[in-house]
Amino acid sequence: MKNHLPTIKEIAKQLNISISTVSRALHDHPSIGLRTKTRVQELAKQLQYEPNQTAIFFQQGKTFTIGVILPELSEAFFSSAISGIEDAAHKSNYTVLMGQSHDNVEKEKQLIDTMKKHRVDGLLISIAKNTVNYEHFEALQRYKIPIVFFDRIPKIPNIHYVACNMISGTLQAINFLFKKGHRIIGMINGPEKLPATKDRLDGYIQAMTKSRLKYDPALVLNCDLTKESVSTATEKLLTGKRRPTAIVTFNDYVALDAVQQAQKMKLKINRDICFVSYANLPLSNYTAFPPMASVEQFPYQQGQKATETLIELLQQKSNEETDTINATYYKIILESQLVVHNGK
Amino acid sequence: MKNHLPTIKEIAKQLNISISTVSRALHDHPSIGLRTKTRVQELAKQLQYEPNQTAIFFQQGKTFTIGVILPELSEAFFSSAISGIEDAAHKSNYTVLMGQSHDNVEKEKQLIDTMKKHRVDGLLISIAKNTVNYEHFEALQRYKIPIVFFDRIPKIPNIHYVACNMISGTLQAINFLFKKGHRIIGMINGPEKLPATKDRLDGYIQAMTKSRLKYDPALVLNCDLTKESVSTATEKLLTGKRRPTAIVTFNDYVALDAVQQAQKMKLKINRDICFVSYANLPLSNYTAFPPMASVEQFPYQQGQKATETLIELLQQKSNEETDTINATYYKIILESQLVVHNGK
DNA sequence: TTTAATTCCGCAACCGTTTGCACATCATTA
DNA sequence: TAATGATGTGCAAACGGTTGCGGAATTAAA
Repeated sequence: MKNHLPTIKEIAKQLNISISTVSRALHDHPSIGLRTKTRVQELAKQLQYEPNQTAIFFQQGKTFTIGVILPELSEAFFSSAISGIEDAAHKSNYTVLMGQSHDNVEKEKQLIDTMKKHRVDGLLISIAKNTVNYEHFEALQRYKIPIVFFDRIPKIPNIHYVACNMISGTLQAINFLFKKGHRIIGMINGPEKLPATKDRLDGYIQAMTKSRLKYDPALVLNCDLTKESVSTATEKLLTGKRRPTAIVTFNDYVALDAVQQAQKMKLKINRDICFVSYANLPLSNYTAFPPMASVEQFPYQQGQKATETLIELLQQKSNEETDTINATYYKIILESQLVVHNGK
Repeated sequence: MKNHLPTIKEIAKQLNISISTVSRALHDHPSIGLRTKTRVQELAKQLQYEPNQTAIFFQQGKTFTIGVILPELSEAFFSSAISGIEDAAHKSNYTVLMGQSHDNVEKEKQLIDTMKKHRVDGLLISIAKNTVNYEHFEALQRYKIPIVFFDRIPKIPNIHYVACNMISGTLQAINFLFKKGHRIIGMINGPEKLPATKDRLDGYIQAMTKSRLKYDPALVLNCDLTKESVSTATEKLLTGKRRPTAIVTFNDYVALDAVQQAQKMKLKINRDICFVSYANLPLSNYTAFPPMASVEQFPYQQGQKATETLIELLQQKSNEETDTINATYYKIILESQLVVHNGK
């Protein structure tokens, strides 16, 4: 008594018709008569028949699964993003195979390998902060697995990506501070290799020059996002020749650590020193000194958009009878928005 | 030029041997001669052959995938838990198919359906906060997909689960407060239907009676975890006949909202009113008034343990030639631990 | 009544891999 | 020389479903 699950074969046998007829009947194929169609469908329901997806995946060479590789789910940005991804994927009947790189390049490679093995239809990636080598991505070309990058984008040409306009976000942030009267504005930026870091810097430079403030490189420091490096950078800025009255930080986590460092130095937050940052985490509502404002990057929407883009690519691919490699790459930039926190 | 990926069939053809020989050679099967074995393996490497997993999944009736359904990844507890799950799964060469229920029962059902369709080998579930009907879980029996529940456990018999000992955690919490001199201790508990709520209550009652404080039901209120219900409960407690000097809250998020409400009522935190809670979120470090102590529930370890348990079940299943239904159910309880925050 | 058109259904190949079994080859032993 | 044993390979079925094509059965038209 194997008690195994019902298959079309069994339905066929019980009804004394062929397997192919059953298959077609279940798909409402026009060439099947109404009588047999209903007979099949009723028996199927009665037996609680459900097609074996693994067989279908195999047969169709398609898994209806998209892989997601991102650095760290405990960061609010990514957990929001994945909600957007999930929702968009499910809407088109895709499921999500997930993996965290924990910002570790080796792990990232492994994950890509697993995803490849599992024959995901497509991949959504936000790269680890110190990924500089991109061969492991290119290996996927062979398998024709399209990739859409989001948020953390590698700097290579000919890729699809979805990101947030950090330049304009930075402009907004600096303008906000300028209007509040700040003239010496520092920046604690992210890891040097991250394109996001460069964008913020570009925005910073643009904004400063536009406001006729001179760009002073001494006011911009990088950090690697660890608490220690943030503390170091903060201290350096606040003890420098030109002490800034406001600091723009790479993200809210950096802001929180910087605030702690500033407090350690007996500075009064929002009087001696103000912070503006990126991300707009929900936890900001609960912290003692949230940044005055944050550049919202709409992670949910980014995830959603990236997923929609990927699915579009997948559909293009299946429509492409002829191998017309239409080499248009999606480069989607969502606008960011400065959110001023309702501090007094 | 189909340019499709290499298969064992091609290797076989090029080497003029049979498919089965190739397959066995690649698996180091003892009955294949050394000569052919190396010939095959070398050609495989040269062609960058990789087995088509979808075919293997199909053939073996096994996907090496475990499904995870949890309420909300943006909650730190769950994002930690999933890291534990992922790590444990990868260690045994399983991958993770993930879905969030967002505490919505309908969504939970859908997810189970998707997981079932994808033929995950097993399932890890933390149920939605208002799931009261458990039929959708039982439907999986038919597919012989084992489930291990974690953290949020349905109250039905004959299930596997991993959870944290909330009773002892609550005992620790109340004892801590008692030693600090508190005698009137309130509790803002969770949704009534959640077993976790009952555990906390049981612990509360035990601790109060052990400390020879009378159990006063008026001091224990439930909430549904929304900000509003927390505010209401907090207000009610703090304006009641016997105003507590300390409140134990269902988790850190509840604590944060309760703190805000207390502040609104012009009470001074840690003087007029103290909070102790569960979870020990990292954000506690940054908040203005973190709870004095939190009951750490070790989400990473819970996830890890749940995964290991599930994988063990899967291996049992495959070893079970004879259908000896050994009806032992894993009920694993991890100890919790009170963590006192380094407030002054 | 014969022919043509239409409707409905089955045969069989295919997707890539694993594996039980039979078989061929060669060396060893009686 | 024949029987036995080891060693190395191949055949073919199986996993569950989809689909192109051919053809039987029925109906409509000539």
